Parts: sequence; structure tokens; C-alpha cells
Amino acid sequence: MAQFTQSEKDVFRTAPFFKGVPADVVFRLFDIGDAVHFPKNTHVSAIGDTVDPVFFVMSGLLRISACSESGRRITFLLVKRGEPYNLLGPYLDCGRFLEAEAARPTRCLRIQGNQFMTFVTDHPVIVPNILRWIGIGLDSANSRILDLMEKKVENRVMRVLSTLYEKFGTPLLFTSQEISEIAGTTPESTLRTMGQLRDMGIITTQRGQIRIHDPAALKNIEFGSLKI
Amino acid sequence: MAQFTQSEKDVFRTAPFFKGVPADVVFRLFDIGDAVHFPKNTHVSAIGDTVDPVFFVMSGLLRISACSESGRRITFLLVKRGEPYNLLGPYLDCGRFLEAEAARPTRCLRIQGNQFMTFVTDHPVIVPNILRWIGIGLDSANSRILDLMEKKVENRVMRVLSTLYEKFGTPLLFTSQEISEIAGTTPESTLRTMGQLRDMGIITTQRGQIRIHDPAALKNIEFGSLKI
DNA sequence: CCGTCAACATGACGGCCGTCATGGATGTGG
DNA sequence: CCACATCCATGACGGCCGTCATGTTGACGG
Repeated sequence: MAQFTQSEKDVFRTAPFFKGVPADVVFRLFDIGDAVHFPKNTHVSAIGDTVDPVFFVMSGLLRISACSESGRRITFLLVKRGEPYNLLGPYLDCGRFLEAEAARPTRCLRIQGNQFMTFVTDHPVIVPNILRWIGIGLDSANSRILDLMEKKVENRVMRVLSTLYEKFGTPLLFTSQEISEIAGTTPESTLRTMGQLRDMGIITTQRGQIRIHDPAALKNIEFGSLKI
Repeated sequence: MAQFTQSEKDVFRTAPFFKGVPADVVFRLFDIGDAVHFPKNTHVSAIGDTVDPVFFVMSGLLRISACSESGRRITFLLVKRGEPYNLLGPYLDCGRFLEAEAARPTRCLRIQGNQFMTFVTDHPVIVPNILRWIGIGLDSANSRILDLMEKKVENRVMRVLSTLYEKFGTPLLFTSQEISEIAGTTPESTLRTMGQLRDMGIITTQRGQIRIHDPAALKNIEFGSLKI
């Protein structure tokens, strides 16, 4: 089937996740999966769903988030082009508490859970990649826990901006609401911090976008970067 | 070599982590690893170490923690008998920021990283178990992030007590210091919360141990309304 | 039996930040 | 071009909890 163009397939060839995996093995994924499109702000999966399929983002952006019973929402992960989502889903029978939605119009390669597990057992060469990816995610989650202990909202916002800069470059197309949901705070506090950063000439802001002029200044604090 | 008694080996046979793995595969681990003992409060690994070997706890308890530069320490994980630690270490080349120490006198099975990776490729039947275990850990980390958003220290302490009760039963042999490092707060706040729980007859406390009389009450989230 | 230390317990204070409120700026659709 | 929604921006207030301080209790060794 001609669901995927060659340039789309090349996205996977060069994706960090697939590093070291032979190209023919990678391309096998296109045979066992199909393409799905999600318009902006639509749900890929809702809370409590037992998310079975594995997704690979071909273009766009997925936001993985959860919300507590008090209504506060936090974003755990932003999945961009070439990255996988729900790698572990097929192996966990329990329903997760996460929800996934398209932060922008997003095109994905979707692979059913049992097909993915078959793929893994047939091509064990990919196992180290999976473990490596999950390991990075686990370290990142632990970093964020440490972050939240520190309780300094300013530091959290700065680290979020720094991390997003490393992942997406500049300008960052996010609202203060989105930033605050990643940093684990409120839009007001985020705006206050960004106001200070603006006064220092480190960033400039417009509606829905943030230009970072001095990335080094954002890293001035603390160790370790989170993988968002 | 007769490093391990039969009863020790049986610990693994019945361990949840190894569920579904044939016994002869499990026992192969004893051939490629060796026994190590850690006295109480000694370090298994320090911060920044590239922890290569995988550990399985045979008796005792490992505490996996990290501390921020402000000196605050947080405990991520308590590894008890039959549970693995550092499953992903062999696959990650970077140094981690965690440190592991023996919370009690602890005896472990230690397997060098490359030997463990060889074992995994030779016995792929264990891969789903690894992924499942890591997946649970990842969900748990995300839950804690959500918890920290909630910001109510009382709820965090109660949830910690509830979780520890499910894992270790009663009485819990932990000090307020240890509880606070798991809950992400201070010993004082922990003691204050436990004081209220004591007044309600939910727990009783002695030096270094906590008896839980009403586990269900700890799961009650509407603590704030009860307090008034 | 006593000295010492670690842990328990509790009170007081202050700062951070979440909440609410208000107003202005910007983009969008009819 | 205007109405409206959304986002940005900033001020004021109040509560939670981290910090410090003080005293008590229990454990352990000689």
C-alpha cells in the first residue's frame, strides 16, 4: 500500500529512536501499521483507556497529559516527529491514567499491540532501543520529581523553556497555559516569571510564541535536563 | 558454587517480577551472578556513577534516592526481596543521578551489565517481564508527579503510608525522616500529619515504627473536610 | 544508673505562590 | 469593521508549609 511517501519513511531512518537498527527492519513497521490523522486538539486516547496500539509520530505533535481530581492538568510528554508513544502499552494490561491528544494536526503510524509484540520478538535487535528510550523517559520523570521538590517556580519555568528550546528551537509556539502545564504551575506564575526574563532581555514574548535570545542564561541553574 | 541456598533460589521462583518465566531460565541467573552483602547504610552506588551491574535483592532493602543541590533528599524507590534494581543500567551509557544504599543489611545477587544483556538476548522470554516492570515504575513515577502537583502535604503523607502498608504490611519500620523523604516534605510536617492521624485513631506511632489500624481511612481523599 | 544522641512532638513566624480580579492586547469570523 | 474569544499582564490577598526553636522521650553503652 502506498500510504507513506519515501520522505516520510526517511524520517524514521534518521530518527534517534531507531539508531543502530537496520533500515529494512525499520521499514517493516510500515507494513504492519497504518496511517492515521488527528486534527488539532482531538483525542488520541482518553483517560482510563487501555491504549493498545503503539504510535509513531510522522508529523505534528502529541501531548501526553493527565489531570488530578482537583482539575489541575499536567503535561508529561511532548512527542514529536520520529518519536514513539505507548511503547509499553502492549505489555501492560491495566488501563493507564494518561490521555493523549494532538497539540497540532498530527499524522501517525499506528501499530496494533499484538502486531508490535510480534515484531519485537521477531526482531530483537530493537529491544535495546526500546529499553534505552524508556530509560531516558524514566530518568526524565525522576528529574521532574526532583524539580517539584525544589518548589521554586522560577527555576521550573526556566528549565522548561530551556528544555523546549533544545527540543524545538526558537521561537517556541506555546502559550503560557501550555508552559504552565509542563512546569506544574499556574499561567499567572508563568507569566510573572517570563516577565522577569523579558526585563532581563533573555526572552521576548508575543501572543502564543516565545523567542529565546540567551539560552545559556536559562541553564544557569541546576543540573540535568528533562526530556519533554 | 554454593553461594546460594535452595530457599534463596525459591525466592525468585515466586517473585512477581519473574512471573511466567520458566524456572530453569530464572536459575540461570545464579550461574552468571555472584552474591554481595551490604551492611546497613552502606552505599551500593553513589551519585554520578555509571552503574553497570543489575541487582536482585535476596533479603533486606535497598533505598534508591537522589538529592538536589539544596540538600533535600528524596527517595524514589524501595527495592525489597525478589525485586530487581538497575534493569536498564546496562543499556544506558550515561551516568545516572541516583544513589542506592542499603536501608537494612541487604544481600543481593549481582550480575554484570554485559552478562545481563547477553542473558536477555539468549532468553528473550524475559523481555516482556522487563518491559512490564519498567512500565509499572514509569506509571508510578508519573503518579508521584501528579501527587506533587496536588501540593497537599497531608494527602501525600497519607498516600505514602497507604502505599507502604500495601507493600510491607504493618507495623512499618520507618522513621519520620524516611517517610518525609518519600513524601517529598519535611520531618516536621510529616510528624504533624501523623499526629492528626493518631488523634483520629487511624495509626499509632512509636519510635521508628508506625502501626496502621485503619488502612481504608488513609485512602480517603477528602481529608480536608474531616479535619474541621 | 547516667550521659549522649537520635527521634518525636509542637509552637511561632514568614515567604512563596495559588487564587481572584481587572484591564489591555491580539487574532478571528461574520 | 465590529463583536467576541483568547491570551497577556499585573496587582492584592491569604493560606499552606518550610524553617527555626524548644522541650521531651526512648535507646544504648559503659
